[in-house]
Amino acid sequence: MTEDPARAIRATNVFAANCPSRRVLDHVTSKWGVLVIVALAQSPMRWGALRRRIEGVSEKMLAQTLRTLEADGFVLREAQPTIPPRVDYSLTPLGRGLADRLIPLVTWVGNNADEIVGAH
Amino acid sequence: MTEDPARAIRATNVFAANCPSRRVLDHVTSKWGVLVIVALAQSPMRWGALRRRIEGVSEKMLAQTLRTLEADGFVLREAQPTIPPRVDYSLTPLGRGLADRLIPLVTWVGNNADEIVGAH
DNA sequence: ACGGGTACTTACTTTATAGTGCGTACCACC
DNA sequence: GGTGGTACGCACTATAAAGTAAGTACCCGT
Repeated sequence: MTEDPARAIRATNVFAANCPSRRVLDHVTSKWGVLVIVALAQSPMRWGALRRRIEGVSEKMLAQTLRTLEADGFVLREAQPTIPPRVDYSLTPLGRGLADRLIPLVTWVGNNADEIVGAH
Repeated sequence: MTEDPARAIRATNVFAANCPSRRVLDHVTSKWGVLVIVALAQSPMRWGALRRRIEGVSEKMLAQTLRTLEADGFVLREAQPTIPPRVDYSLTPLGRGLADRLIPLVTWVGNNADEIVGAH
């Protein structure tokens, strides 16, 4: 599991148009996808908690994002057949691997956002 | 410049709707933005080289992405007033900081893309 | 005089993404 | 028996992003 940048990037070429990594990258870096992954990295959450945590997300977008991330194998969905319904979301091991790379990025953006926006 | 995930994320809240980090995150994780940053991290490049490197990008999208990244202070644009025109693009120190967080992510996606797509 | 190279811009069209509002199922509580 | 809570699905509309195609400017070599 070596991750030397130069070598690894050459191994599966993200720059190639038809490389599957392109599609995955789009899912991973989608507007709400990033926030969902980071939120679930902090702790597993129910639907409603996610909705409240991620300000501004509509129900439709949250559902859609969760379905995509579940299909990609990043998120685990566990529905309890109780009334009222209760659905728990958490990260899979794969999702945790992704979160490990996403959190430094989001953290960095958070720390530097003021400087960046101020540049305009 | 501590980067303990839990603390740092709480410091500037990406989950807040009106936080400037939201806009920056959108630029940073845009479809072509990621590829431009990673490409320039490997070496500074001219317009034409970038266009050839990043397969599938249209001239319009490349120009637009570069303008956004330049405005955000990630990319430096140096135009030589020669004929034919020659424009060199490179990362600023800020851009290099971003690339340091982006490359592990892209590398990881590249290494795991097959597994992820295979999951469907 | 014509074609080629470079780095774009602009106008137009298509596609993707996102928002809005309404419906559903079931039960518990008042 | 009406209201509220949970976790959605669906249809429709609006907006934003992206693709397509063509045009521009300048000079150089043939």
